[in-house]
Amino acid sequence: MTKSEIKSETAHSPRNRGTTSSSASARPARRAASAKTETPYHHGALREALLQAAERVLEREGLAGLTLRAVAREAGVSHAAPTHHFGDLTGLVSELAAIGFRQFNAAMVSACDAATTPLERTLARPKAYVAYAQAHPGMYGLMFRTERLDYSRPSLHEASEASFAGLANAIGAMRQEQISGDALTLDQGAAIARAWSMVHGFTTLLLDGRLKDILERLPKGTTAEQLLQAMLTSTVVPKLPGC
Amino acid sequence: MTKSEIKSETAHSPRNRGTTSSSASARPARRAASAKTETPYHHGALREALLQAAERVLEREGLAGLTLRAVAREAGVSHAAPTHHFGDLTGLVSELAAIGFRQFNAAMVSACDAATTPLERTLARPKAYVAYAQAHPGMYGLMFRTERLDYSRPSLHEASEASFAGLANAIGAMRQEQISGDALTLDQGAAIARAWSMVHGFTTLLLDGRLKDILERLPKGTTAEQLLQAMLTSTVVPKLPGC
DNA sequence: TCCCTATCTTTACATCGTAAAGATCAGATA
DNA sequence: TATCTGATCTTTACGATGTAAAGATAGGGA
Repeated sequence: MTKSEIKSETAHSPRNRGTTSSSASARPARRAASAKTETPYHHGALREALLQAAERVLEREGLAGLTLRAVAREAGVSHAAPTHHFGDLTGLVSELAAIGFRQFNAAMVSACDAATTPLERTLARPKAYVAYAQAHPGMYGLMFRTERLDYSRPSLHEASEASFAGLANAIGAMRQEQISGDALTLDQGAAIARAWSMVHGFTTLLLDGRLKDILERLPKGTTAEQLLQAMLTSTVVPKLPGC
Repeated sequence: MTKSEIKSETAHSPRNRGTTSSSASARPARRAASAKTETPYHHGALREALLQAAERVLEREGLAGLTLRAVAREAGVSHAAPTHHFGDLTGLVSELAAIGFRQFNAAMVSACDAATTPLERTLARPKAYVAYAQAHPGMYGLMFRTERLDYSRPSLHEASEASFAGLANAIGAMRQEQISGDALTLDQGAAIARAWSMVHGFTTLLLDGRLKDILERLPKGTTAEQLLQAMLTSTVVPKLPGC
C-alpha cells in the first residue's frame, strides 16, 4: 500500500548463493554446489527464521507492513518460501500470534512470581499485561485482531486458551473460590468479565492513543501505570445515575 | 486477498450510460448527451453515495472487504472515482468513521433521553454503547482501528472528541461533580478510565468472540447484556490479592 | 457562444497473496 | 556406490489492490 518506500524486489536470487553462473546455459547443468557456497539452497531452520523475521517486521513497520513478501525479504529468501511453511498469510500470522500469547503468559507468570506484598500480588498481573502491550505493541495488536487469525490452529488455540485460564484462576484466587472449569455463577462471570474488560480495554485505548487526553489533564507527570493502579484500586463507587 | 470470490471487473464503463457508441470513431465526437441517458456522466451526489456504499460494503463483507475498488463497484462508478472525493483509502475510511461516531453519539443520547428510572439512567449509556457495536460491528471495528484512520481530519476529530466529552460528562454526573475541561484529579481520571475501559473492553472482547467461553458457562440463557449489567452493578469487590 | 473547471473514466504501474512448475539437496534404497 | 524420492526453496505467472496521471464530459459563468 501507499506506494511503499524502497525495496526494489526486482533483484532476483534472494540470497547471494555464490553461484556466479557466468554463462547462460539454458540447461540446468546442476552447478555442483560451488566450493564457497555462502548460504546453502536449503536454509535448515527457515521456519523459525521466518517467525523471527516476522516479529521484527511487525514491530518495525507495524501491522500493515507485515506481509508475506516483507517477511521473506527480511529473512533473505524468495517471496514464496513462507508459503511452504505456513500455507498462507493467515497461517504465518497465527503462528506468530501463538508465540505472542506464550511470551505474554510467561511475562505474567514471572511477574506474579516476583510479587511479594499483598498489593503487589493484586497488581502484578494487570501491570504485566499492560507492560507487555507497551513493550510489544505490534504483537499485542496482532494477538487481539481476530480477523487475521485462525483459531482452529492448535498452537494458537492452546496458547490463547492458557491465557484465559490464567486470568480466570487469578480472579478465582481473589475471590477465594475454586473456579470450576465447566460452570460459573453470574457473579463469577461478571467478576472475570469485569477484570478482563477493564485491563484489555485500558490497554487497547492506551495503545490507540485514546487516553492521551485524560493523561494530559491529570496532575503533571502522572503515568499510565499510575492511572491503571488508581483505576484498579480506587474503591470510590459512583453513587448516582449518569446520563 | 484470498483470491476474491467473483467480480470480474473487466467490464468497463461502470454505469451503463446508454451511449451505445456503435462505431469506433477514434475522435471523441462529443456524443451529444444521447436523449435517454440512464445515468449521467456526473453523478451529482457521488460523495454521499460513496459513503453509503462504503457502509454497505463494510457491514456485508467486513473490514478486509472495504476497498476503494469495492466501494466504487458498489456505487457503480469507475474504480478511481473515489480518489477525487477522498484523496485515498484512509480519507474514505476516516470520513466513514466520522459518520460512525455521529451515529454512535446519537444512539447514546437518545438512549439517555428514553431512560426514566435511576437504574435505567445508570445503564442506558453503556447498554447503548454495546448495542450499537452489536448492530454495526463493522462500523464499530472501523472506528476503533486507529491504524487505518487519520485523526487530523476535522470531521473525524470532532466526532470522536464529542464521543469522549459525552462520556466524561456522564461520569461527572455520576459523581455529582462538574468535570472541568482542562484539569482532572487522579480519582476523576481513574473513574473515567475505568468506565470507558470496562465498556470498551467488554465490547471489543464480545465482538471478537472472546467472551463466548464465559457466556457458555453461565446459567443457561444468560445474554451478553445481562452479563454487562452484572459487571457494572455488582458491588462485590474482590478482597484478596490474586496471582 | 465559448471556455473554464470540477467531476468522472481510462490507462498504467508497483505491490500483494497465492498457485504451479522448476531447481536443489539430504538421505533412503538398491 | 549410484540412483531415486521427497522436502525445501526459487521462478514464473495471474488477479486484485492503491494510487498517479492523462483523457473525456458536462455545468455554469465570461
